Amino acid sequence: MPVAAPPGTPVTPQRQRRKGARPLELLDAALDLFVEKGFAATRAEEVAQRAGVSKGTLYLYYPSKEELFKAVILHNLSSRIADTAQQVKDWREAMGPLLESLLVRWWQQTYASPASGVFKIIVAEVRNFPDIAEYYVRQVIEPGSALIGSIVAKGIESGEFREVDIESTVHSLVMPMVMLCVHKHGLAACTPHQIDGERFIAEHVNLVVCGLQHGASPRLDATPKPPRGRA
Amino acid sequence: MPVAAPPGTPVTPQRQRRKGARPLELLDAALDLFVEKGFAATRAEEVAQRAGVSKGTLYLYYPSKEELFKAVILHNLSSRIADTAQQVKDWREAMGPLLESLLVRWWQQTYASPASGVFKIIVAEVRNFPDIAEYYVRQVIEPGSALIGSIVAKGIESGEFREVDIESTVHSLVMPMVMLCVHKHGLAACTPHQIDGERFIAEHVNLVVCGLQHGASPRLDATPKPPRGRA
Amino acid sequence: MPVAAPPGTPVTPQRQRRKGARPLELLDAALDLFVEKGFAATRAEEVAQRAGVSKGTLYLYYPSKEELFKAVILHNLSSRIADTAQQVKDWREAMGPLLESLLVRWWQQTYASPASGVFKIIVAEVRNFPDIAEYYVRQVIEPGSALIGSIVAKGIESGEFREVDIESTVHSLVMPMVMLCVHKHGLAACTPHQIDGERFIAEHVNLVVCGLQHGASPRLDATPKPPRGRA
Amino acid sequence: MPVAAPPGTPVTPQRQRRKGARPLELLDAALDLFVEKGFAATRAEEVAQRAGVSKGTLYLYYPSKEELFKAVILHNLSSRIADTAQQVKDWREAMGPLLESLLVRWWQQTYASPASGVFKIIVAEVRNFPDIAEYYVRQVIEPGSALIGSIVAKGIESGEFREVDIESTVHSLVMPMVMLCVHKHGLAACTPHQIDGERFIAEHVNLVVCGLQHGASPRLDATPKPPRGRA
DNA sequence: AATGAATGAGGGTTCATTCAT
DNA sequence: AATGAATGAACCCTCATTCAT
Repeated sequence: MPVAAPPGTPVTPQRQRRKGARPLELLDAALDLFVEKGFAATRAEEVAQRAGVSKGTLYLYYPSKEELFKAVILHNLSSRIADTAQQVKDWREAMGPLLESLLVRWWQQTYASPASGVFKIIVAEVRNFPDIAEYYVRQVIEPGSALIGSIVAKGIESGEFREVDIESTVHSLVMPMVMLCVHKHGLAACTPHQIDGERFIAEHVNLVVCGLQHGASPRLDATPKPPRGRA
Repeated sequence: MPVAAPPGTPVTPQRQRRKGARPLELLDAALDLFVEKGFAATRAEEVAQRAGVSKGTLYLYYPSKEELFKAVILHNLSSRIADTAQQVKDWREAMGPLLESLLVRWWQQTYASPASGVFKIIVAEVRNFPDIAEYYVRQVIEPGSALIGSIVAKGIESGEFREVDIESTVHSLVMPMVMLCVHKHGLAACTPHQIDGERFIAEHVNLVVCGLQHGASPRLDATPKPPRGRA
Repeated sequence: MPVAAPPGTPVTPQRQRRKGARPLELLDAALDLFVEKGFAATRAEEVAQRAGVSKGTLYLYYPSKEELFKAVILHNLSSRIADTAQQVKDWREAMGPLLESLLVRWWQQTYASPASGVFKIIVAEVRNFPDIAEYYVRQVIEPGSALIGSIVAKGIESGEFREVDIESTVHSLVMPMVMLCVHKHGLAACTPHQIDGERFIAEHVNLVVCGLQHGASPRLDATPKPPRGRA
Repeated sequence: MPVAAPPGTPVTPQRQRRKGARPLELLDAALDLFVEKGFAATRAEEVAQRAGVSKGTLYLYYPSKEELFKAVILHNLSSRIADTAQQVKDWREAMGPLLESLLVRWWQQTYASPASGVFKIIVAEVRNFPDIAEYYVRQVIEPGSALIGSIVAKGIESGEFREVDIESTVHSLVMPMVMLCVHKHGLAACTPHQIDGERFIAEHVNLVVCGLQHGASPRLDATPKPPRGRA
């Protein structure tokens, strides 16, 4: 099909337009496929096809499937944590609404975008790519936890929140969100059994923030007794 | 498992003893490896080796790698939900402690066992095995949600809990637990960045159950305004 | 299943009965399967199963699949050629009827029996078993051809037959018979398109014997001209 | 076929030139090997090697060994029967010479070419490939028999031939030819015991056509009595 | 003598990667 | 820069053969 153009013929606009975009198109195609099928089960040629190029072209931009994989993750983990940290520092009002606002908005943006898929990828593949693990912890988990944790800490300091364990609380807040991203690209993708994410997250954050308030009776014993027989 | 016998030990009992145990040993080995590396990246021979047998023996018990995979998942998904449901029915006291007790104990048992790995497997591989998805929804998610949901519903009926959304609350309670299982076999396995699961879950369940109590001030608006600029 | 009988218990009659028959039962089963599927595509275990024994037992009697194969062929090629040769020597009447009688009877006996399958096996497998080829030529083809050839020669000598080429005539007589055996275990086994072997052979032998008679006009030129254009 | 190029020869034209020829080269290599060793005993890599390519390349053109096999048979079964049928229709002279001419020429062409091997393949493998059987019956046997049969029928109508059974006569004519093809790729390939095919076929056809003539005395009884004792 | 669990070499097939065009 | 034919290492699976029972 591709006929050799006579020398001097101007490059077709399509090709021109795409030139710079190629690497990103490959990244997008790869993200979709790695999320859907996993790294090992995704063939390099599939990625190329979905990006509309040939197998060889893929290797023009990425030296190996593994490098492509790392590029996909890194590209989709660019975080706006630093920005947000500044805003938090300047906030002078109650921490509860700030928490709710921050988390719900972060989640809304993330969940809708294809980048939500990286959480599934990371869950599925980190153990085969330890350097990805390190990068992810350093660049995402640690600053993110520090950010949320600092809000909770301020709330406790100011007397707005009960004296809960900060790390646990951060996890309580964040884990369902990440899990929902993971779920979106896992079970939710192959069963009609859906979750109303929008509502769930609002409810969840509210529930947890409520649990942080003084009004709620804190538990009486850390390890509750079993109802009766073995649970 | 197979400990080298001291020199001079007669070799006889091996084969007999093994005969019945082989399928389960293979299942265990396969679970470990599928959790660690994913289905596609695990070689059938590795599974056999880890179970202490040769490649061919694996195929004596499972007709293909894929059937082995399904057997692994199904075997580790046998849940004790039915047992628990009966205990719940008989419970006459407050729902809060019941919830805490049930969830914490379920999680303690699950998290510690290798079966916790199936959650990671399911997250990573369901989309390549839609029939597994269906089975998981039908046999695990639906009955599990119904069970927890019924407790929350009773708590609301009896006036013990606020009138929260039941489905969301179930997810709020359960997702961090599942996520912790997933985390254990994902990031946690390749980074020193650890979570104290024991404490976290106790705190988490307590936090959410607190959030269910009437004392906690319910949120004033469903979609909280952002602090300032974009989050 | 096989429970160890108490010492002194008489062997069960079934086992007794079979004892000596085992090797032959295996040979029969193997013949069927080699004919049906070919040597390479037949599994040793299938042979054992069809003979009603286990895989291991097969190797008790034949040291390898290849030896079993050779045994099958040799066992089914036992020829009565020597006997027949004597009868021919004593025959004093016309050769035509002798030919017809001999061939038709040989064919009737051979075609009906499972031994007809060896022709198919030999056709299909000789090139992988050159020693089989040598044996077959020496034990079957050469004496058989000599036998039939001697009858034709006598017929020519006595003036009963035209002076045809003896070797060619032998082939003309025999090949359709062998081909019919091959056909029976090849095409005929997997299509409704049947041949009435009984009648065909009678007609064929008669046709050829007729062709040997002086009455028939011998051909005028050895290489006949084509009808018109290229055939 | 691929001759080593003299040193210094540019390597360029290879790939281009090959592109189109590959499938046929593979088909030829496969024919040789399937004829020689049988389908099951031929390794895919051998076929590739004989065609001068690597194992992977084979799978570029044929999706599996079995598909390659079918392609080999179908490719070599394209017959010129239709052409010949027209020539027969126009023939106005005696049927005997037409028969001789047609058969001898068909056989000369077929026997010499590698395509003669398909008869051996079909004999050896049809039972494992029933759809090949059906195709072979429909495309080769039926039209071929119809063609030869029509000539015999005309000969009988015109009084040139005796009133023989048409189907049997067709088989008598054709079977030795097919058998000779089978023989060429079977026994003849691994023993010095050769047949002079050229002469044999000429003799055979003449013998049978002679047998069709009125001059020859038809047989007196269909099932001739045995000479003496058992044959 | 008989069994069938176990083995591991062998062969079909896939796919990441290369490279001539 | 782009292609896709070609390669061959790697992997799934089969099956002839062995051997403890």
